Amino acid sequence: MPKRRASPKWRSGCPLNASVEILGDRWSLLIIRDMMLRGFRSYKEFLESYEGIATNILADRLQKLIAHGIITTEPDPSDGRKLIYSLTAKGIDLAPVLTEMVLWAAAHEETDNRPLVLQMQKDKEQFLAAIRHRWAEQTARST
Amino acid sequence: MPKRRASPKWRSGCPLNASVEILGDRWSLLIIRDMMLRGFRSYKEFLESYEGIATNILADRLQKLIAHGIITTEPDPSDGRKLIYSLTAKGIDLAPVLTEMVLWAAAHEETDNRPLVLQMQKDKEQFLAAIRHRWAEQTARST
DNA sequence: AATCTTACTTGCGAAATGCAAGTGAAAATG
DNA sequence: CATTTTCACTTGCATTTCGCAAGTAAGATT
Repeated sequence: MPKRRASPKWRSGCPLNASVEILGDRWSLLIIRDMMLRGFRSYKEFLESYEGIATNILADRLQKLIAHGIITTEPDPSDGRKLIYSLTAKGIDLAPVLTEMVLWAAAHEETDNRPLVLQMQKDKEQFLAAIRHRWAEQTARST
Repeated sequence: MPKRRASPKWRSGCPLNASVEILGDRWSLLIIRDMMLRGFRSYKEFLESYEGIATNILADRLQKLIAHGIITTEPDPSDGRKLIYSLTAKGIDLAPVLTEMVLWAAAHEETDNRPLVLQMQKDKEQFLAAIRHRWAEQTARST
């Protein structure tokens, strides 16, 4: 495994600042959501997701997520044009962050996807366990 | 209370998307951190915080946080030039989001402020309870 | 062989960011 | 009580990022 200690110089040592520098934009967490909750694994799927990310922005965000060790790629054995994007352990560890952000918005804004929210509210820990379980299965399969 | 249904048109109805549209930039959550964890309440304090936000960006973010109902202002009775910024209930409800972002970065990046992180890890719920308690006290006092 | 998909890249105008230098009102100072 | 500071911002301007439209190259399909 390559060590990445190139220019990870944060504006400050505060852990929240690190998170914000890595994830603080309007798209990165949505890509992670699509992978974590909807099982998206290809460029085309991300491109066609609800919010309509521009193709150059998508390419840029994917590169940054790879650089930060949040996702990885592997060639699709069944189609040489495709790449399969997967969440790393570091990436799946963002599940609690996503969950809290969903719960906050659901509580304070008018949003959709009630079933998801109710599931999170009913038993947060088992919801997170289910996400981690699905990820572990997929990861085991692809190794 | 004024109704705010002016242009809250999100890119999608997904609650995560709403959160990302409100909080997805490099500064908003740091301002909230300063208020929630460090007790900052004035413009000058935010300006002089670790990461060095530019004054025009700070003014812009404060306006947006007010517009989203996350913070409020009141004049300082002891100094006519000052405004006192406070978190609303909606703002203090971001505590779990901040906490998870701190824990994630602390687990996966090299960051400082170990004491804070250890406290969060040791008992997350009581940490959150303490934050809410401090907020309730301050809010009661200023009303 | 021709066409279609997939995962991008390129160009370019518009918007956001960052820095430095104001501004105006209120408070502190001599 | 005139002058200087402090405070909470604005304004200007150069740089960076964003977003849309239009390519492009390699692999798959027909």
